[in-house]
Amino acid sequence: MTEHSLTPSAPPSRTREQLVDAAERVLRARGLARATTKEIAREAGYAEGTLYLHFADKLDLVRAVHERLLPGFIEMVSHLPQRAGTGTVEGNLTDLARGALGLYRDMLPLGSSLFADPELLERFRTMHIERGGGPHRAWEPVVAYLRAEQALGRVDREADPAAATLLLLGACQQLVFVELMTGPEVLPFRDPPDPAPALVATLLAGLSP
Amino acid sequence: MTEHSLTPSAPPSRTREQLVDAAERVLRARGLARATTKEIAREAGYAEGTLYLHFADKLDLVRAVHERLLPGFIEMVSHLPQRAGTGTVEGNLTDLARGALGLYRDMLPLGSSLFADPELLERFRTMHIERGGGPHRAWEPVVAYLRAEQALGRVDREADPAAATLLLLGACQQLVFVELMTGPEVLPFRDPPDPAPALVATLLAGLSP
Amino acid sequence: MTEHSLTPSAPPSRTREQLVDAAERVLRARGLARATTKEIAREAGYAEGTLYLHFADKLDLVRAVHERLLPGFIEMVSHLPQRAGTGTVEGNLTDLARGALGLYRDMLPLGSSLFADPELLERFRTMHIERGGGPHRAWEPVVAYLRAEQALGRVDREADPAAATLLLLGACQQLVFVELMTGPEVLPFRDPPDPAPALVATLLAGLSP
Amino acid sequence: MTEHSLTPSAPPSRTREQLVDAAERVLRARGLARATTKEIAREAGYAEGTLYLHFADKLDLVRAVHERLLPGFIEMVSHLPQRAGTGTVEGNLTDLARGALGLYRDMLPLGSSLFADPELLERFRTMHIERGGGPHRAWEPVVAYLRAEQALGRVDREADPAAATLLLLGACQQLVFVELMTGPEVLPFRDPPDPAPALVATLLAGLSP
DNA sequence: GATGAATGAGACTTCATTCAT
DNA sequence: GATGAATGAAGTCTCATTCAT
Repeated sequence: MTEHSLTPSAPPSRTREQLVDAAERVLRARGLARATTKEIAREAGYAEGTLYLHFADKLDLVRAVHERLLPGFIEMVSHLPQRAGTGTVEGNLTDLARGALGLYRDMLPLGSSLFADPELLERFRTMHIERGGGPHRAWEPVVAYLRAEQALGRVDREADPAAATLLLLGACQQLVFVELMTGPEVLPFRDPPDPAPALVATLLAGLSP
Repeated sequence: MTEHSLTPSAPPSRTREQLVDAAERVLRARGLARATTKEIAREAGYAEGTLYLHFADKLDLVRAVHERLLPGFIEMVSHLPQRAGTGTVEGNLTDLARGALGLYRDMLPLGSSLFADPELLERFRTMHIERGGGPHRAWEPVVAYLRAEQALGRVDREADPAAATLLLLGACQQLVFVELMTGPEVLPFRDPPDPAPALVATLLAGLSP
Repeated sequence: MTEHSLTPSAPPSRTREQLVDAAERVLRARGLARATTKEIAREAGYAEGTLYLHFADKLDLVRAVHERLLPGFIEMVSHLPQRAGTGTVEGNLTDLARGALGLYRDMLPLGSSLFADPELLERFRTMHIERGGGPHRAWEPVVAYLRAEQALGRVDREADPAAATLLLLGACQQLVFVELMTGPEVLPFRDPPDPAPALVATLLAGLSP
Repeated sequence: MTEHSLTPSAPPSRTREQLVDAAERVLRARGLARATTKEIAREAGYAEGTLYLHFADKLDLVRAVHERLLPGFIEMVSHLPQRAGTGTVEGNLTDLARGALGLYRDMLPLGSSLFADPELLERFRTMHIERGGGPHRAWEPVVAYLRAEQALGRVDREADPAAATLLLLGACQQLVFVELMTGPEVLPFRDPPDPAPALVATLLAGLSP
């Protein structure tokens, strides 16, 4: 059960946590480009200089915010393999899709912001590779779940679990991406408003006649 | 053939185009957060002030870059419906997936950058809604293609074309997202290195036993 | 006559000169440690940002101030060799000493400030070595003058011109150093208040009985 | 024998001495402009706050460093008068010059730094005047030595001891000043590398033919 | 006496934007 | 239309100093 845990990168501290909390709130509210150290410090209830007692610089603080996001992301699906053989495959995958939609709505703006700053992205990438994190970690439990269902005969043994995982999670991510970028008006699956069942049904049945 | 066209938002001009070109190059090279008007102007071969003769402000120029990106994106798939009934469905969708992977690699960094600046994203969103653009426009030709294949009996008539489109394009987008964020080391489908066939095969066959 | 000239390091410009002027005034008034870019810009009548259109950073501006000091320093003694054979040796050297005292009073605070910032001193040293400047350039004309007087028989042909130059100019520099550091109360030669005659007389006569 | 002693300005204490030691090391290594209280405290092995239990502020600590430098400086020459009549005048003065060169190399960077901060220099000056210190105190033993040699007939009774002292020590100081500022490449007396004999010989013989 | 987290004024620097030429 | 020097607000970061423990 500790196979998904990550090694922490800095000693925790009350103040440090409050600063990361505040930074996350400000990043969500203002965006990476408009989040200032001044506002983050004020939001946390500390002086601006305090920020630099706990983080090397602003990027280091932003990195800490992202670092903290990952466990929640991975945990979303970490309990999925245990559900193999319980309920229905369709139900389990629909729950997964709904959870993924919620998480992507929460994290896509923060995660995507990194692309605005290649220098920050590079730090982030280095951290991930060295410390075993990264958004791809969310795939593993889903693949494990599908393999378990294949062993139980509830999923086609010829199917490719990695591809199926990518299809389902990718659909959720893209739906959220478009929703956040263009607005919800343009989305399909607005009536009924829950796209999860249609995605899962299509994935299960396939397109071949 | 004009059903996918967008109305231009400003009269074209040689200088204007050069500035947008330069801005795109600088945005790709430095990222939204580090692209300065000085560098864009220098890259274009004009003085900094010239920029403000053609654009209201920097955000307007960035918006123009993004605006110009969309047609290429939409065009990627605009010829797909004509291929209905030709070749194989598997071959056509594999070509689609390969094209999508290339396009996402090209555009995801630029597109995702918008999340770093909610104000810019808001301008962008307004523009899209008013002018009929947006990344979702890429879905339409794929859905149209699948409907045509359904009519030809080469795709299951019970299948949901919108869901299938989202599954395939979403898988491609997420693959690129993770590749750009974490590096290609973590990706599945590295041997063989082309993920398109496995995604299409899985989508066609479905997961049900 | 151009043998003492230095190559300029940057194209001149009205604004640039005004900024260097202002920087020199502020450095004299506040000292290197308390001279701020804000005050320098205000003193020059420009906005703070303007400073960075003309200089890479604050150190670069300070360097420009020092660079401009050197020619004046060197020029002080550059006409001395022509006086060989005219007037008396004692009179010529006394004039030299008086001029040196004045120049050291002007420049020692600025020059000595460099020792407070090894990084700046290093930039300064590099510049000097590469561009042929440096306080030692003031020695050359004095040595040339003494050699000329030796040729004329008005100075002992066995004397060491370099050593004599160093003795006389060094005495002037130290006198000013102590005056600026401790105050004029502690100086010898306060009655009469001109130390030049005594220094020159002692240098000419020597200590040997 | 107490005529050269200075009254201490604060009660000594083990911690205080350690802080002054550390401050001197950091000032030498980083320069006045870049010596921070944080680094000084760390170098001393104390917390930053401790510094303020022993000194009014940072300038007070720097002042203490300089205050401690003076006795060493004065002591350099304090035993010189006793050597009157022993050895040769030339040998005694050469020893003096060599000692002065070493001391100036050690102290000029620290002493000159004061010119970067007029406020600090003012505190320093006040202290000197009130407490009888200052770099001019080094002159006294040299003048006393020369007077003694005059009484012994080994130095010309018409010579001006104060002027001779200034010539010799000033030459040493200027040599070090130029060496530290511009680098040793520009110095005369590089072959042989010891300038002391030439300076003393010239001072003894004088320039008159 | 010692600590060290916290402070906050202020330093340097950047950069989108303007405007006289 | 084009220029580019000038602007100045705003940003990040530093560091001497304080104070509750």
